[in-house]
Amino acid sequence: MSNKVAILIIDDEVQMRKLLQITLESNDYIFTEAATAKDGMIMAVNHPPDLILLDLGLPDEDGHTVLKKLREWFTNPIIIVSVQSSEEDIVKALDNGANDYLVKPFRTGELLARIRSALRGIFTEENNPVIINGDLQIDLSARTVKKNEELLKLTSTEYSLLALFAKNEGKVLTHQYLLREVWGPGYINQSQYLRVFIAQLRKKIETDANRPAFIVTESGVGYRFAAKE
Amino acid sequence: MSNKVAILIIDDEVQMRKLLQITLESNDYIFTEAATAKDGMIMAVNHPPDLILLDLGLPDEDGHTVLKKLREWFTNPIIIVSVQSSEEDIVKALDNGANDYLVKPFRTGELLARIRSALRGIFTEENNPVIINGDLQIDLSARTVKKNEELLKLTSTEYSLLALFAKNEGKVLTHQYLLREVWGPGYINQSQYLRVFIAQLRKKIETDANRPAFIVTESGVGYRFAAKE
DNA sequence: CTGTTTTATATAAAGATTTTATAAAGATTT
DNA sequence: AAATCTTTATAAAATCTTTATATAAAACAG
Repeated sequence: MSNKVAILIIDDEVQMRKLLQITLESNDYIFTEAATAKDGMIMAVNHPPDLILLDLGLPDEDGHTVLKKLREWFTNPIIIVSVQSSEEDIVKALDNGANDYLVKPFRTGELLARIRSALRGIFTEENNPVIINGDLQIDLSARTVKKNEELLKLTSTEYSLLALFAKNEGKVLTHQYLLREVWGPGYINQSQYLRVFIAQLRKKIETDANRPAFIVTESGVGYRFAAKE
Repeated sequence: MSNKVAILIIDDEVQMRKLLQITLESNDYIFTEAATAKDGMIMAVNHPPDLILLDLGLPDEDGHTVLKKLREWFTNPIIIVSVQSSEEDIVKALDNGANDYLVKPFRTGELLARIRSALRGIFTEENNPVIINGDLQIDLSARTVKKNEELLKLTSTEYSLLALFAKNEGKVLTHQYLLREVWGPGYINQSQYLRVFIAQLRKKIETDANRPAFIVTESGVGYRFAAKE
C-alpha cells in the first residue's frame, strides 16, 4: 500500500548501481536494479516501475534495442544514463522513446531534478492516495472524506482521527497512542476527549451509529478501524 | 488552420535566433521570436505556441522568473536553452516546470530530438487553459474570470488566489500554503489577509456570498474550491 | 452460573474558546 | 484621484472542553 515512486535501474556497473541506490533511497524512491538487459526486461514486466533509468552499454544486448523493446509496452518515463555522448546516440535514443538522456558522469542533483521533471504529469490525478473502505473514501491529498460518494463535513480533529485510523486499518490503536498522535503528548490522560470525538465521528461515518462497523471499540484498550469488503 | 507545430524562441542574441530560425524552419516548424522577456510573454499569450525555447539570460527580467510566470498558465513544453551550466540553474529550472534544459552551445540535432521528445504526447492530453466550474470560467492565459459569461473585475491578488484554487479543485488548501503561494513565504502568519481577500472574492464570484458554494471554509485548516456539475 | 458491584464507554448538552466573516478606516501604490 | 493593500475592530459561527448522566462491559462474590 506504499505510495512511493518505484524506479528500476538497468546498468551493469556495480558502483553506478550503488551510487544510484544511495541517491534514490535517500530521496524516498523505491529502488530496484538489474545488471543485464534480460534481467531488466523481466523485472520491468513483473513489477512495472514508475520510471526506468537505462544504461545503453549493457553486456548482453544493445541499449537502443532494449529501449525499443521496452517502449513496445512500457509507457512510463525512461531516462537514458550513458557514457556515450555522441549526438548520434542521443538523437537515436530520444527518437526511440526515451524521455531524457543524461551523459555519465552526471551530477546527482541534476539527475534527481530530471527524474522529478519526467514524473511530473504522470502522477497528477491517478496517484493520489485514496483509502477506500466499504462506502467510505478518504482522500489524503485532498483532505476530504466521502460516504456513498457524498462529501462529509468533518472538523479538523475529526479528520485527523479518522485519517490515523485509516492509515492503520485493522490495528488496535490504544487510547494513549490516539491521544498522543492527534492531540499531543500532553493529552494522553484525556480519555474523555477521545470518547466524545469517537461518538461524533461515528455519527458521521457509520451507517448505524449504534452498531459501529468502522470504528470498533476494544474495551479497556482502544479502538480499531475494521476493514470492510 | 495549419497543422504545423509552432515554436516560440525567447532569446536576446540575434545570432542564436537566426540559427534557430534556419534549423526549425528547415524542419517544418513555424518559427516566432522575441528578444525580451516582456515581448516573449506577450507573444505567448496572444498566440500560444506548441513549445517555447527560453533563454535564461534575458536583458529585462530573470529567466527563472519568466519561466515561473509562464508556468502559471502555459501547459505546453518549455525547453530552456542557456549558457548557464551550473547544477543550481538546471535544477531550479526543471523544478520550476521546464521540460528540458540544454546548455549552449548545443548540437542542433540533439535540440531537434529533444524538441520531438518534448512534443510527444502533447496532442494526446488535453491542456485547455480555461477552467470551467459551474457558471464560472477562469481563463489562465488571459487572466480573466467570467461569471455567467460576464467579465468580473478582480484585482491581481484576488485573481492569483482564485487561479490557485481553480488549479487545485476539490483539494483543501491550508492557510499556510495559500499565503506562501500568493503572498510569499514571509506572509505565512498573516491569516487575516486571507480572510479579507476570501471575503472579497466571495462577494464577486459567489451567487450567494452568505452560502459560499465555490470557496468552502475548512475551519482550522484552510479553504477548498468545490467542484460543481 | 447468577446477580451485584465496579469500571469503562457513549452521548447530549452547556459553557468556553478559537476561528472566521465583514465592514471600515488608514496607508500605500499606481 | 482612484484603486488596491493593510490594519483594526467587532460580530458571528464553528469548534473544543467540560459536565452530567445513561448505558454497556468486566470483575467478583456467593
